[in-house]
Amino acid sequence: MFRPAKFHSTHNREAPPKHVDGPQLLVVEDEPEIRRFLRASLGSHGYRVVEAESGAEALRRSSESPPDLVLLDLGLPDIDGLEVIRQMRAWMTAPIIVVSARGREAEKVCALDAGADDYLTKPFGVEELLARIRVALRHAAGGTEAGESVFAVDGLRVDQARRQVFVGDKEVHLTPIEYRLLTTLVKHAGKVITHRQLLKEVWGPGSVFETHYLRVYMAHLRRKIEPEPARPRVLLTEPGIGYRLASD
Amino acid sequence: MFRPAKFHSTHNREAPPKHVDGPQLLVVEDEPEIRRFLRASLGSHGYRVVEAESGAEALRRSSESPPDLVLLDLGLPDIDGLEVIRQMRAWMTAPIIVVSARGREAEKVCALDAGADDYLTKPFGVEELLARIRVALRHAAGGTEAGESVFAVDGLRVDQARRQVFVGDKEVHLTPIEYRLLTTLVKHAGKVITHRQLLKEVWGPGSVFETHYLRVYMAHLRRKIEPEPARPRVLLTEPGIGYRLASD
DNA sequence: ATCAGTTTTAACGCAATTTTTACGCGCCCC
DNA sequence: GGGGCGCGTAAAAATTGCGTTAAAACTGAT
Repeated sequence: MFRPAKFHSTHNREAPPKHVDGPQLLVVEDEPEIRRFLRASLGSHGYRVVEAESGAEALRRSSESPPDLVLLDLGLPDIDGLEVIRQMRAWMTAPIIVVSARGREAEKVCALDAGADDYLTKPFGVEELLARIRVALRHAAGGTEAGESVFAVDGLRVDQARRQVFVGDKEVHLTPIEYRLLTTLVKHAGKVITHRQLLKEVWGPGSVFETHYLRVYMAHLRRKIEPEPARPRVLLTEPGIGYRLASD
Repeated sequence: MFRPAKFHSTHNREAPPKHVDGPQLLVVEDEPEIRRFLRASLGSHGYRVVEAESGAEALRRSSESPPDLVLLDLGLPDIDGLEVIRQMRAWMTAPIIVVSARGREAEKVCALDAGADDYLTKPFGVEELLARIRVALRHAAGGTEAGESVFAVDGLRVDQARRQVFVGDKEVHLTPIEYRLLTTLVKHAGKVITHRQLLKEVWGPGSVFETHYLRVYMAHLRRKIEPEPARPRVLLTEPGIGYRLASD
């Protein structure tokens, strides 16, 4: 199979990936054939593959552009594999999957205790490798705070993941209903929400006609959130219709 | 709650360590010899071992007292192992390590994709099993950091690796439930955890409505941890929602 | 069987929240 | 000018949820 050396995008001719910028994998492996094999298998499954053929290069590459996962062969020419794990763990939290020809149990234990997340003995099946990569990435995704769902306007900040609301840099405490009312407005920020809609989403469909709830709770919110509750800048009234949250 | 006579006291006979306070492992395995072997190996390393010899029993046991980790043999007499994984994953986040005699690659892939975190093929070495258990528990503790997973705020220090809790520089003793409640809060430090979520993770999915458990145990924890239990600085109440552990 | 440590259950006073009620203001239209 | 009407504000009343304590039931070890 002809492959111009200067192209690192090797998967143009093979099964084209769906996500061109999927997770980035750093493959650390000194044997060229295995490297090429991995490059092809992983690339065709949508992973971006970065390669390194020595421990030193692995450390350099990983600090240049932090990978989402490391596939590490322990039998490297220069540095001991365990040392590579330790060095990476010193600053990196991405999962490390060790791939090794030697299957000695003591070695597995050392690698795992040094900070590796999995250990695969050659020869292994590609499907298994892919499955274990999925597991590792699943862990990593769960561990880090994935969705930053913070809304901010004009001194108001709503952090939905933490369920916290700040005005300026002071936290303000909201009761359950106050919070739900505010987040409902945030969800449709900039757009008008009718009384009916708000009541249905916050109090439930049984209270669609209790419009006075809205008045008293909007007053509560404005007192806690607006710098000058009498002249609302964020929680706006649309007379006869409903309310609207200002957005930048 | 009925309890068949034959389960009366299967594991009282051997008397492993005196203070068995470590993480609770659920061992699901139908062959008695392997079960005894695992019980001995794991028990002598400080793990509390709970056993189940069928899929149904495994699901029951795990929802009665949620384990910190599950060791699951796929070849069970009643339910398919994959189904057990799926059922557990429906509510549980604790790691699941599959241990199986059959090493077919497709089976590994299915198990891992169904939600298992690792897959070990028999026969395996105890040391490797122990190492993989450590890896899984390290993940569950939150940080992927190789270093100690210790959490600290405001005079409170929680060392999950050693299962020790300090206030100032004095260690405080926590009962199993108190400790589990605290570590669950630690795992989501800074974020609000709902009553449901806490009850599910600490008492199991059968107790999601027993919110009074939370009140009495939060009182216990505060008395042991807060300098001034009446004015909590670390264990915060989010009225109507749940609780939150202060971070930073 | 007994005992200490732990978990579950029950009860009660208090605090926070929600709901209800009341009143004042500006506006438009008769 | 007066009477609805929609809106904002305030405060009382009702409800719910929370913290606390103590006793009862349970568990595992001696």
